[in-house]
Amino acid sequence: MYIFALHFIPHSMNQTIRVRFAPSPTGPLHIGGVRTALYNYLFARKQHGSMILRIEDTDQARFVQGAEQYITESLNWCGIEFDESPGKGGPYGPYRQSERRELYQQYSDQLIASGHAYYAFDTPEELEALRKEGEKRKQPFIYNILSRQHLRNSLNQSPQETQQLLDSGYPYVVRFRIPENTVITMDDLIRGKVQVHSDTIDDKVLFKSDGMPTYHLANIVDDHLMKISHVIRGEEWLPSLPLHLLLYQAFGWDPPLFAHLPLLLKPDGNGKLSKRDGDRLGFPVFPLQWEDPVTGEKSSGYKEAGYYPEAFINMLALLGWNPGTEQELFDMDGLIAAFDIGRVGKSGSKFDPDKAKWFNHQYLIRRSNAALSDEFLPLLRERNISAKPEYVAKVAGLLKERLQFVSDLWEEGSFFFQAPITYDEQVIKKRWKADTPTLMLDLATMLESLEAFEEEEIDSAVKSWIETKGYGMGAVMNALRLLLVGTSKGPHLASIMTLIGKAETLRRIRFGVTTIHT
RNA sequence: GCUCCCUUCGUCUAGUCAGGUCCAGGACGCCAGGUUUUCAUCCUGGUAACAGGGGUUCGAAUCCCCUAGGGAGUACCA
Repeated sequence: MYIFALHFIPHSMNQTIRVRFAPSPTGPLHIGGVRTALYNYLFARKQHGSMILRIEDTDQARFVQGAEQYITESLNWCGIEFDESPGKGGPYGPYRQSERRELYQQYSDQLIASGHAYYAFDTPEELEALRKEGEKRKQPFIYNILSRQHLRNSLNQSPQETQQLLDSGYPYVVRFRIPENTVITMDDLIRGKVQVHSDTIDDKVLFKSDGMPTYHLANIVDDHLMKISHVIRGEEWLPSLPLHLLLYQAFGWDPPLFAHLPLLLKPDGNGKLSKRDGDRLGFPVFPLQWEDPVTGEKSSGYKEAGYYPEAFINMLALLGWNPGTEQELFDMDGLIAAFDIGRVGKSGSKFDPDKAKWFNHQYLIRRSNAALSDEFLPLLRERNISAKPEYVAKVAGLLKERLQFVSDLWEEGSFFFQAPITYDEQVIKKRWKADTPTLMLDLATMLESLEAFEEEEIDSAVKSWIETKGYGMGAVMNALRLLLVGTSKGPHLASIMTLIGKAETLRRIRFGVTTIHT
């Protein structure tokens, strides 16, 4: 038997680059979606093209209140900007499919007129029964050349019969008529050549009985009308590519170029990353915190967890793409300059929470002390602690190397703001000897006599004091640290004393000596 | 079940298109040592991978075939 062949050979279009991110407002956007938006954005900017946001809300049943706003706010937080969007408008609007609904009917009609589509009157129940039966027989039920002659559709009816049903208001859908016995050859920017036999694909519904187009129709019509040059989307769409290409052909339109991005996988086990995984595994899957409007269930977000958007984006960009060099740190401009869709990998990537934290650390240590201070001040205020920004900046400068998030500043340096009240038992056991109290009191007296209470002076004074007295460095310093910090951690003691000041230093020593008992 | 996609250290990946310079490089993590008055940082070192099997070739992570595993799709959802 002869098999027809259909080649969709991508032609180098000398047109302007236009890409779109087209989410469905059925809930919050997770990091996989953000990455898709990001790659679209990087591609558009790199090529000096346009980035469009289109809301695909053709499914009325799955509409979620607040989801569209969430999407906009998330992308905004990430620094992903649109040239055309529902909010901003643009020459090809409206950018919400629900506002374009009148548009789609004519295209559906056009396809029926040209014989590329037909009316189908099968009920959802009938189809479900057929699918179930197919499953039982281990033979897939496909609505196409193999079965359509036995089903209730205009292909098997006289025009009068069809018209009568239509006139009577009988519910119908419009289905695309997949050409039979044809090998469809497609080209993907990431995957290369992909082939599929037309008899394995469904006569997909283009127009639903509720009067709305399905994704497939609306998507193709809008991409064409909006002059989209490249469709960059998730791999879950790859199986629909033949249908989409066939649709372009049926309309007589030039298709855009396609790139199907690999999926983001669960960090543990297998499968595509899903909304539940984040809080189950202790890391966010959403850019921003999301509260379900119906159930009230909250899911954590990167922003609230303390991530910088730059770090989040950097981490996401490298999940599935790499520049081919060993550079890992990129700001948005750097990403735009380095991005190449051809260097996107083919296999799915597991998200690594540890690496995400490392990225944040990298951005944090590069931040100015003043900025860190601004970010930490509100957290101090929450604890009813007021401090001078200059002081907080100095603390931040001293501690930033050991932080992953600004909020770690409290854990690492609360003693800069609050004298210890309790002391680490382990350290007491190890460092607090019988003669330590006297020793510490002597040290306090020496410190009190210092003229200039500055880091260098303190450091040399303490060192020479220890030397002349013949004490062990470790014994003195660790005990002193216990008194000032409450445990055995923190930066150089001279730095701590300089920052908290002479009076506070002496106070802590004298208070601790009377408080610590072994 | 069927269709399509994928497969290099635990993870992200370089290298695969143009076979040799790869007994496979980097990063995160982990481990050890060094520095340090503590902890952290930092520095140095280490750990650890071409899914398996056939072929082609003087030579294969790279090309071909098969097997296995994983993923996606299979809705009047997107």
